[in-house]
Amino acid sequence: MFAEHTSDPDPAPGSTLHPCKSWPDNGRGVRETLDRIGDKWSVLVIGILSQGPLRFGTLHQRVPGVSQRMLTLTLRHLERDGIVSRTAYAEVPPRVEYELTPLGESLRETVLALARWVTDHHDEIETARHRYDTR
Amino acid sequence: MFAEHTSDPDPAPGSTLHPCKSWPDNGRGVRETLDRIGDKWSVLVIGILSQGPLRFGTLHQRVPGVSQRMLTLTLRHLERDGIVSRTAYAEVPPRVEYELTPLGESLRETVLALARWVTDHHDEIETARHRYDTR
DNA sequence: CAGCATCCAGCCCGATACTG
DNA sequence: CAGTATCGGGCTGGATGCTG
Repeated sequence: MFAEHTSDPDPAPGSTLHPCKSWPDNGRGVRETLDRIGDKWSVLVIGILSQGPLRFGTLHQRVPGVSQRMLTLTLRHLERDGIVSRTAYAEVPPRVEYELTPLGESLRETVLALARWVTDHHDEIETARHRYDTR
Repeated sequence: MFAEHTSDPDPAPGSTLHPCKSWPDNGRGVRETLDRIGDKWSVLVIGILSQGPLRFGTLHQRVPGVSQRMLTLTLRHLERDGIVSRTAYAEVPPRVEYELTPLGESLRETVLALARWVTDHHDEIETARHRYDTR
């Protein structure tokens, strides 16, 4: 559509051994989904829910920075995408439980790997930032 | 600090077998780093750069939706975090190459796994969205 | 308890124009 | 070629108040 680079003599030495030179769909669909995963709270929520079903309030406590509004929105989005399921129990004090769907389960390992990487390398990144800022 | 839930009798049946009940640092540091990974373009850029070093213009073509401004900002952020390195060659037409640092390399598999998940499950998500919207 | 509605500040990010 | 500078609209996301 756009960015149809005609000649591409970019040197990029010794590594054309890859599944995708650029992104398959020019970021059309990938972007939309990535925006959901990559939004401010989804990864955290999925990470917590990967431990098992939780009700709204508990979730709210477990993801401390999140506001009620954003937790609601995040859950709605994830629900829409089929990543979490919502179950409301008709009881005297209303109770609602959220849990990962099978689709969400398939994201588990990836998200946990990401979370692990972030915590593992947090110090390195802090150091790099400091070096960059004071250079 | 906040959200110090006193009693937590949440049922969450049969799965307390996990490394972290909630996020280790209450999202303090994790959030900052996650915001970098999770921002609009980082994952795409890292994915492309995982194929080898590239110069600015080529990168700009390979990540089609991105504007020049956002590509610059994304690269600066990733550089600051020590995930990509920038090398400028003093030549007649300026040439600048970006490539993953060792730290960036360590993110490779995780990011590619995420990208793979997104493309693999794109259809399922589309379907789920449609069902949700028309229900 | 769970959550929607409203208001509003701040930033994200694209478009455009200009520089070394 | 590889940026920087500036402007402005739209969306993100927090605070607050109200409902079932």
